[in-house]
Amino acid sequence: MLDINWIKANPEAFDRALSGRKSVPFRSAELIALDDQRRMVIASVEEAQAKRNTLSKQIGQAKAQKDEAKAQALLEEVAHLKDVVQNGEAARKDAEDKLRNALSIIPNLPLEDVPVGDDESDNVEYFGPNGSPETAAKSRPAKPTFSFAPREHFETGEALGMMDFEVAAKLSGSRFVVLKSQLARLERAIGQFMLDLHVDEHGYTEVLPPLLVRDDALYGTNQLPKFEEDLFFVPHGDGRLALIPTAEVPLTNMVRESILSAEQLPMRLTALTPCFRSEAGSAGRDTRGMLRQHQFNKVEMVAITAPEKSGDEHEKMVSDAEDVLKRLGIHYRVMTLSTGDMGFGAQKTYDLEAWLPGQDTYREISSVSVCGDFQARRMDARFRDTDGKVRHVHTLNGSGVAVGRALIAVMENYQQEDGSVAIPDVLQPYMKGLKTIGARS
RNA sequence: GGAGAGGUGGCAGAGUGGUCGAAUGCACCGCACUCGAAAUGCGGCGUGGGGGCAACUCCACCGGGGGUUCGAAUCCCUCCCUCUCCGCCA
Repeated sequence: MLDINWIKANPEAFDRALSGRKSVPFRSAELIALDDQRRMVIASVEEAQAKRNTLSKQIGQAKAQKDEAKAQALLEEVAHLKDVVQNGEAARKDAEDKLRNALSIIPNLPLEDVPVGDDESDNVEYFGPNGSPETAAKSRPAKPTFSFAPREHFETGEALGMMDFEVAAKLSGSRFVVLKSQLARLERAIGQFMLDLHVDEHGYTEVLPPLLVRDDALYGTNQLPKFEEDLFFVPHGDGRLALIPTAEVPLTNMVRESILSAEQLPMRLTALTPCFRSEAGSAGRDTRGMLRQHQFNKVEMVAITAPEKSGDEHEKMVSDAEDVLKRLGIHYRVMTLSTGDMGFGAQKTYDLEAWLPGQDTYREISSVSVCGDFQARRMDARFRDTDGKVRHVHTLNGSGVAVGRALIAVMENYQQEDGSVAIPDVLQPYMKGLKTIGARS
């Protein structure tokens, strides 16, 4: 959620910043009009309240002095104000709701250095701070070469008898998968490896959060009110709870409605959780294999920082995610998303795209975003800075990385001609030393 | 699931219809005393919003929402949460 006062002070900057965004429902002038209306209503209702308070106080004093006649006279004078105040309060709530509802569907403002564009074709490859194609190539795993035609992950998985979409469909329908045997273990190994890496070496605190959350939490991280159709809900009492679409929701909302001390920042959190997405609107996209599922595992990183630190933290978080792919030995590239391809709440986003030789293309395996105070304002998450001033925190989130997609990447990059899959060195300790899946031993 | 108790400022804890935004204690921040510190004394010490250049002033907030009333922390309804006991359960 953006700050109406800022919009008011910078209407041209607001309109210009959002010109590259898709589907911006309001321009600054409309929002300012809603705010003016709100202030007008507030001024009039508060005037009535002040008058009522004064007279009521006098009634109290009159009664204390046993001056019933005076009290009665005052009572008659104030009687009509009751309706005025009640109507005014209703009007005030209405005006405030209108403004908040409008603001809550305005996307975040892209940072200055975000490339302006319509969609993913305008994304720009990123080589790191002060980086170049040469330095990136040197520090990242090289693209693998094959002496045979590389297969897609589901071909390998099904041939091994360890990846079963048909059984999953019997249980749950399309967009689910059953993994078995060593492939199930490999998925588990990848998750453990990544979580350990972030906790032991990157400074994150491990969290095991609830997988079901309230609407309030979803509102805080922007899933509501605009993206309700992407979520799964379960009935609960008279209401409902949502299955988390990403651990970003519980992790980020841990600081909601609180005032942190400066020493608590930066707060770095990580979790390995299942994620649930209805993938409404994705019908027909990536229907083969386990690239796009209703349920998948993901290691999520979240950081809560002071406003001055969020830019640096963003770079750190990307490099933390990159470290996963480097250690797994998976070739990848980093893209800075263009204004047209960025998510609703992001100021700036880097995507990590892993090389999938079976598909002969790069696919998103991680997305790392800095949100500024956009979510903090929705959650009312603040901190007391060193001057004692209370300000909104900045929030960041990134996948570090998607486990299911990392499994795909390993299967495609480490596949061998005989249909077996070599296990990256760093995962072998998590596989009881196993070096290859599907090999005759 | 059943029965009961309770949610008040950073914490503890008063307050059951009328100068209560809220006593008191602790914590914290200034100042005084001190060579310094402790102790002591004095003062300050919540959040959000409206108006104002400002000094300042007004409104709202005692778990959330709604209601009764001229007036609600206080009464009523409802939801959420915490605790105790019983039952059930991985």
